[in-house]
Amino acid sequence: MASPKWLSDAEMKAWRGFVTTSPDLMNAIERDLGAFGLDAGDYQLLAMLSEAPDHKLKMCDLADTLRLSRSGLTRRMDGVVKAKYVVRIQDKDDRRVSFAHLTPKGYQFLKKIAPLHLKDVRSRMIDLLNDSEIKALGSAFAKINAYLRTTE
Amino acid sequence: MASPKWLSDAEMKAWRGFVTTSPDLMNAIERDLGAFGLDAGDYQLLAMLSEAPDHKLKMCDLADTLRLSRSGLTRRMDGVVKAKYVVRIQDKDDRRVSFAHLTPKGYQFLKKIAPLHLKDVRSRMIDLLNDSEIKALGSAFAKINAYLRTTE
DNA sequence: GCTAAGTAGTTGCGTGCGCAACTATATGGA
DNA sequence: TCCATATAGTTGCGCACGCAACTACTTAGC
Repeated sequence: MASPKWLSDAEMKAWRGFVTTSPDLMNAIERDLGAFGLDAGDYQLLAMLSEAPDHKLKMCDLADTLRLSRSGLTRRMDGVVKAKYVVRIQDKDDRRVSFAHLTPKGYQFLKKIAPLHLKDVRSRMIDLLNDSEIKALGSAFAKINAYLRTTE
Repeated sequence: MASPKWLSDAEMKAWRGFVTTSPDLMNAIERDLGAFGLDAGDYQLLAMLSEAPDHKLKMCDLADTLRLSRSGLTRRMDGVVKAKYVVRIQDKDDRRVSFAHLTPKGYQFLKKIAPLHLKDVRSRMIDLLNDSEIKALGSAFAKINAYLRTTE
């Protein structure tokens, strides 16, 4: 196969910007969360549970949405369970499956943190961008995600 | 402080898309590189060196551009040095500093891999997007990066 | 010139993660 | 029914990373 077309200036700017800035941004947000005594992974876990019906999710579904391996989730759960933010519940029908269930304490904690986190997300990203950039980011990531799903 | 405005649909789509899709994209590109026998971090390291004047960079500058701590870079260097893609060179003037210097072998290897990597970057991201999305991504990350720099 | 402070790079240690192996349970043929 | 296969979750292990401590060297202040 012939070597593909090299990136144009604009394409290079988009790609390089993505590769270099997105880890910086995530690290910054992670540090912000750390100031509230919370790990970024734990925040995502609590947030996903809070949005789920009945505040609970199957472990494997949770692992998928959090982009974690099963073992990774097991270990993450250990932390939030120990902090009493989440409990493990065995399913009655299928005794292989466990649910992660957000506790009232976990929910209260998340509700306290969420607006602070939101403020950081706004100041570090959303409020810096105009409407067309916001829309473009949304559609760009939607397209990329769709393509990733087709190729597994 | 009052709780800030919650995210609009478009803002949420941009933020969630970024948070969930960008690690997926990076993982996919990383797997692509793995098929060529190369770690993503190693690729970035070689790429940065290949673009530097004289194919060499000070360790600390390289660490900054690669978003690595100094210790992280030390360990990464161990790998590529062992593979003979890079050599360490002591500076004559300031004997504290070392340079990472791309070897001919490393440069040849990178030249072989680069078009394959480029093809993956195009198919997984760039070619999926239209011109306005490309431009918006570039400007968005530039703004985010500029803000990150002001706040350290 | 000499000491204090700063800087470059390496090493010890702890952490979070994925992969592979394992246990326990469920399901789909013969 | 019974066994092969699949699935959910946990554990062992190794790896890459950051932080803190360390060594080596340079620079600034006196």
